[in-house]
Amino acid sequence: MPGLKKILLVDDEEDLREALAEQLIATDDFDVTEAGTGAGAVDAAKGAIFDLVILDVGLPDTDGRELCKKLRKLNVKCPIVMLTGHDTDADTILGLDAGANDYITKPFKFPVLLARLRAQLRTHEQSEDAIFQLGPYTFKPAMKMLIDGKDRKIRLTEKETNILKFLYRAQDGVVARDVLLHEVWGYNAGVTTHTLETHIYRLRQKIEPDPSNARLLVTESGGYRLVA
Amino acid sequence: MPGLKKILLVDDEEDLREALAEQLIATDDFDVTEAGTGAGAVDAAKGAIFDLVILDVGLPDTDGRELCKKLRKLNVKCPIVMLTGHDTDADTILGLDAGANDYITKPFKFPVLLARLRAQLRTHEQSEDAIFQLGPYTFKPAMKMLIDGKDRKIRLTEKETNILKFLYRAQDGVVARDVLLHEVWGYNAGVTTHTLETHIYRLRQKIEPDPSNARLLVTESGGYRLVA
DNA sequence: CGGAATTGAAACAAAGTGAAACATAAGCGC
DNA sequence: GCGCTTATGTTTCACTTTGTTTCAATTCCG
Repeated sequence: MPGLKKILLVDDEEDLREALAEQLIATDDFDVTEAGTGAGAVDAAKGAIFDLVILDVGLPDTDGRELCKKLRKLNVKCPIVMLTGHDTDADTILGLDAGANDYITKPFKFPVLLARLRAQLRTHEQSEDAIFQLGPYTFKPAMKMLIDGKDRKIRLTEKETNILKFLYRAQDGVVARDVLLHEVWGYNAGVTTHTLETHIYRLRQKIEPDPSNARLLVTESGGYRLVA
Repeated sequence: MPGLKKILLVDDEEDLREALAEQLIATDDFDVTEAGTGAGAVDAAKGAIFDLVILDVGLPDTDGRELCKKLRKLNVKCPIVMLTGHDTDADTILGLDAGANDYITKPFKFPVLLARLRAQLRTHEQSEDAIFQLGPYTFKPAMKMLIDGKDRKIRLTEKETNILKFLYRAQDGVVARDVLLHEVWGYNAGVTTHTLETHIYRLRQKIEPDPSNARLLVTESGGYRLVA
């Protein structure tokens, strides 16, 4: 399943571990691998790349902090979240300085754990730039250009890029003029309605084979629409 | 001063804020900028690039979570740590989901805060001998050069290196001209805005396969951006 | 010292943007 | 259909932003 975040869950208390694993899996956001020992965790980390590690510090064969350092040495770059029953400040500091990204004290509410996991995952997320198929073109908003079948590039201005982006987002639907104005020019736009038309015109000159007979960026009453 | 981490400290209670700022500065690890209002924080974030933001949620003019979202929209990519007196689970979850990276409940011990700050900074760290992947190049700021796939080296000048470093630090975000000027040339830059453009131009000549059609170092309205 | 690299500024060129003016098309009541 | 009004298309202009070239001053280095 794509989109599922791979989590390595390390906890020696089997009952608690499995209960937590079930809860995580039930969210349909995670693919959970379990380990009951530090050695098992190391093996798992060597055998796969995880998006996040949840680590209970009360392991029998290895101290949680040592395991954390060991994982870091093994080039584990993903966030490591420590779970613990200890609640002294010293523990927290040592845990974090061992390379953990967050430190959560038991007992905790599951939704809070989830929120902290999301926060960690968010920061390690790669924002890959989307690429859209747009009629005969490939649309790359990040580089502000369209690429046609013959690999020819059409450079777009910023406004043009934004207009296309919002029209594309509306799928096959009509986007009203004032909506487009708000989205592209901002909420207190000091621009005339004619400005939008000018830009639509220039866009058509660039992207329509026959600009005076638009078939890609068509006019609908009240707004415009991209034809898929 | 090199090596100092730039922290934006936002808190409306002046006494507490200044006390905390002093403690942070006393560690000799941080360069602290203070803001007493949400508006002030936004201004500060627009004018410079910080390594971390500490955010008290009890601001007078803006809700802390709203401010957090606003900062994220402004392309603030650095860790945001929320401080708060509230301790309900719901608060924690909302705070984290607003885009915060950590959520610390008052009262807290300063060493614990420090440990959590270090943990956040560590994950976003750029060590001095860091090596970045930058489009088709390997970027080694320390030796001021780019290395391409054929192991050919491109020597960069100091300004060019700094420009790339700050653009890289903004991840995929746009860096405004004046921010870049401040970061590269210093706060009372006696340089013209044209100077920046000249340097960008020369940089493109070096790093872009087709310099007149930039795809790596692209222009966005108001600034520049590195395309991953 | 002499030459090359680096830097900043000036002058000019090109592109992007918004508005105005005008043209055409579409809707609507009669 | 007719004439009116409105919506949209087209052209052009003024202004701003960004790109490019060139030059002089400075620094670095052998």
